[in-house]
Amino acid sequence: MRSVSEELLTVGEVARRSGFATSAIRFYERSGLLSAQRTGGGQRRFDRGVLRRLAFIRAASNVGLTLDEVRAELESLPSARTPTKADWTKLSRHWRTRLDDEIAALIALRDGLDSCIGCGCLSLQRCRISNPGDVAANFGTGAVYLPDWLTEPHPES
Amino acid sequence: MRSVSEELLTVGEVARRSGFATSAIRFYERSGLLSAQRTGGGQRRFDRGVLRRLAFIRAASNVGLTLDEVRAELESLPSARTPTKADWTKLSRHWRTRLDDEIAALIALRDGLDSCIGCGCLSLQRCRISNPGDVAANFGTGAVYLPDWLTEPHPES
DNA sequence: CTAGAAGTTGAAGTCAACTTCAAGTCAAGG
DNA sequence: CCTTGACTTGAAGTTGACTTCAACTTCTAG
Repeated sequence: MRSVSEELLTVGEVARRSGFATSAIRFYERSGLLSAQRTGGGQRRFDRGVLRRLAFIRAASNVGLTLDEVRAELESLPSARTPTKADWTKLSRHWRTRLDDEIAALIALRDGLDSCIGCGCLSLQRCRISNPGDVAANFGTGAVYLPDWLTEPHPES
Repeated sequence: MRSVSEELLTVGEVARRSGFATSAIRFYERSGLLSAQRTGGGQRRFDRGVLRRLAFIRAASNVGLTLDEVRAELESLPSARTPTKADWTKLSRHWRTRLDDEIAALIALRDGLDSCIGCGCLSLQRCRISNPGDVAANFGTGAVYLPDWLTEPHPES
């Protein structure tokens, strides 16, 4: 084992290597997704492990997780030891299901659209695309990655 | 033909029948997606055709269009006559491609994930999920319905 | 005619995920 | 030692799609 103390990274370097903006990296630290040591002068110095965490964050958000979800997943990592491949694998396996669901939902939407194209209806009462199920109102706030009604069983029946 | 002048709807009624909140309906009018007559006292009175427009708006946003895109599509409708089935069909046919693309992109993501689950890498350099193509930086602002890099040919090579 | 439900407005708030800004302070090569 | 580029902070701004609020006004059933 040789000394690792020189291998600490500045925000700028982390930014360059990860492709995230420095502002995003600071934001992530503030939000508790990353942690960093500080120099005497108060500057951040990141452990190289931060790069893997950032890769995870990017991957997760590509899959459509919110930062809150990402934080939750990151917190489930062992804090004592450095996470292993298996640890990361376990987390990302979880996404597989999520992606499957999203794909299934989009396909359902497309198939519904096909039938609508046939009829040109777009009726509020009958069209699956404009009014699937009976969920008339209650579209909440928040980023619409996929409409909830497609991925959830039943809001309230 | 009997008189149609009594068949105008208040916002409240439109809300009830469409499932949109009254605030959303007013917002849509302000944004130029809907139009309404006014009573002497200044209240909105909507033509029944508004329900179809709202169905279209809902359908389009389920597919992932922004309101700007929806407005653009609505403006391409004939303004002189009442839009026919064929007019609506033409618009929604356009979505089919979009959905196909989105589905393909998600499937690509899932397949990439499958290979990553195998290796547990999540490397910034090699992993397709965390770093597809070479697009390291430049994730812009805006709602991430699907990551652009998945649906676009090449940002700049 | 009147009570009360429903309508009106503009301005401001919300949420997520960041970015931008101002006004500095720190670190490192020459 | 000094210059210069990189770093610091908290606060405020951004985008999209609405919602919420306050302070009225209008409609309509009885």
